[in-house]
Amino acid sequence: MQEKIKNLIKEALKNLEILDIDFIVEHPEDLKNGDYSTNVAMICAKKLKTNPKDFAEKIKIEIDKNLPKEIIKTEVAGAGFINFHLSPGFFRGSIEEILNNKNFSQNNLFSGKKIMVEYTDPNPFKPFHIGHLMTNAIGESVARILECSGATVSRANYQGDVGLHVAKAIYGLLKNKKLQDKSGANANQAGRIGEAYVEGSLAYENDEESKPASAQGHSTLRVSDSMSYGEARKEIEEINKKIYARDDEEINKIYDWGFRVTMDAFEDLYKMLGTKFDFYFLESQMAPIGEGIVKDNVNNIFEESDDAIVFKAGKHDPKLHTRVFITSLGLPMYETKELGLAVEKFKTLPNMNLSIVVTANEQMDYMRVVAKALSLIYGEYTDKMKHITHGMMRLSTGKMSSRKGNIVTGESLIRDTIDLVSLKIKDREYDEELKSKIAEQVGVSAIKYSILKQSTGGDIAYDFEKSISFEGDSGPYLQYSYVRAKSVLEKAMKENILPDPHSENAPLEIFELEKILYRFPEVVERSAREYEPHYIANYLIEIAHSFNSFYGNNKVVDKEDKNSPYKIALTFAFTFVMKKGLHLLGIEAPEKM
RNA sequence: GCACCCGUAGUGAAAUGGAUAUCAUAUCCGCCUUCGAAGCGGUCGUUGGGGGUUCGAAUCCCUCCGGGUGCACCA
Repeated sequence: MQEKIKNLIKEALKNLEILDIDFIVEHPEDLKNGDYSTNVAMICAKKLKTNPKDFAEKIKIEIDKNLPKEIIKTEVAGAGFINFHLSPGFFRGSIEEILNNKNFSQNNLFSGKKIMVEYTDPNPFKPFHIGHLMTNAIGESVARILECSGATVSRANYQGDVGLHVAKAIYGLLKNKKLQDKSGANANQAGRIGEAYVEGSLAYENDEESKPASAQGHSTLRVSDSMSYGEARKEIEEINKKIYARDDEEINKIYDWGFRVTMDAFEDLYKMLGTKFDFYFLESQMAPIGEGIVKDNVNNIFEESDDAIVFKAGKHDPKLHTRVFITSLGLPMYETKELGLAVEKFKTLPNMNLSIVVTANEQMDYMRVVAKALSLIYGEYTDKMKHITHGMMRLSTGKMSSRKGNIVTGESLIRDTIDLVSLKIKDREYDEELKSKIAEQVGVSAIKYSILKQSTGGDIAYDFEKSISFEGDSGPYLQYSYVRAKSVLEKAMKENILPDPHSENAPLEIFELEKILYRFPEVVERSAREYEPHYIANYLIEIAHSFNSFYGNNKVVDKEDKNSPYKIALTFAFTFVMKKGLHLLGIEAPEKM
């Protein structure tokens, strides 16, 4: 429809012998101003230095000459907008389209494209915190939106299976054998390993604070020097070496158990969150690949400095800074592994068109540097990399740090939210199995929606008391509207009234719901174009509100009402769009709640 | 210090350079003998300060103030 209107305007301009005008066609915020609106007259008037309102009238006359049947009238309003009002026939046709066209929601923005989306990235031996929950919710939703836009999407997860964090956790496990308890579910065991990690990190940091004063503040301090003080530090670094070397029986056993248990616990969470990964990349495997790339390009792109191998990105772009890729001890840094990962992805998925990585904002600058290095070495990848960053969960107590243990784990947040839902539905007459399924669906939706309702870049204020809402602008509100509509449809079936979208059965009044349901595919396309799920979230709130309002003012199922079959068809259309929209957010639509 | 991001009702957010800045929450007032009140209707209240560009600025530019993040051997 939007295209149709654009062409209509272009045709009118041609008749007026005006060329090369950039204008937009959009939905006015207020439905009073029509279904579509254009600023074309204001743009032209500026160029021709004439009065915009008069000029709008002139264009309107041209447009009206060949008005298609979907447009019932046009009008000039405001500062010179031309508004288009769609006909009842169009709206009724759109309801029929929603019911009959299985591909209604789709667009072809990415058709034929192979895309990999990397997201979540929790590290084994460390807790899965709410930051990971955020990355997961956004990544999964973006993946689904791209799929709906024609892409073939692979989901990837990148995990740090080696490094100091593992050594810290194992240190904690060795010091406090109780934490090696292998009873209970994966989540319980993983929880204890998380505690061990916190213990290990604290021991490590306390040692750092007890450094001799003479050593503090020396910027030239080498890692090797730090080995000389602090028992815990020393031990942890010993453990770290043994993990790499795999030459210690006891540590190997703990490592293998801890790796499996934490990874399995993550897997349980992914299942609950509705994510299934196609590829897992491990940091230990990316390290040699990255090292190879760096070493092949020393003196070319990378250079030696203070015994380390660095990349002076500032030489290529003044906004970027220098970063170490290989330490003075010859160990590969995160940047090097990231470089290896980027290249490995293109090998894993040949002919990939786009490689997307979702992380928190803090990684933006590192990733820019890595991307710069990558594009200097592999120019062909430059336009195929996309980094999506999101804000963090702001806690009233300050920044969360898994090292300090002042975090809300993703697992505990999900559990607490589900408990809250369980409490709410405990008196419903459903069997226990259904109740726990509903609690899970609604709980996860509350969390995911609170993340996806706002634009991706911003932080989310996280308040223990009232962060997760079940009312108003919330996931459960969407689900509730869906369930309510389903229940109406069930009643219609019992009373044997069949849906019928044809206009002859429709009431004269056009409901607001009809005026916005047809916009769904446009919203999905915009979400895909901008990699922004929140447009869909906001849109779903709009249609849910419209439906609830329609529901409140109309009796849908009514044998006496000849319009009832049409209203039932409209309710059907609402459930179709809502279910699909929830799916795109990674949220399930329950049948009952 | 340098770079990047951000500042919208009491609170949390939305807005493709467009029309009377939109939602939710909190407050207050109504509505369950019509199909699910996790709902509906009403009430209250907003673009950090100052310049500039524009027919038109929350949005673009400059500046000041305030916050966040990142800047050499962690990931």
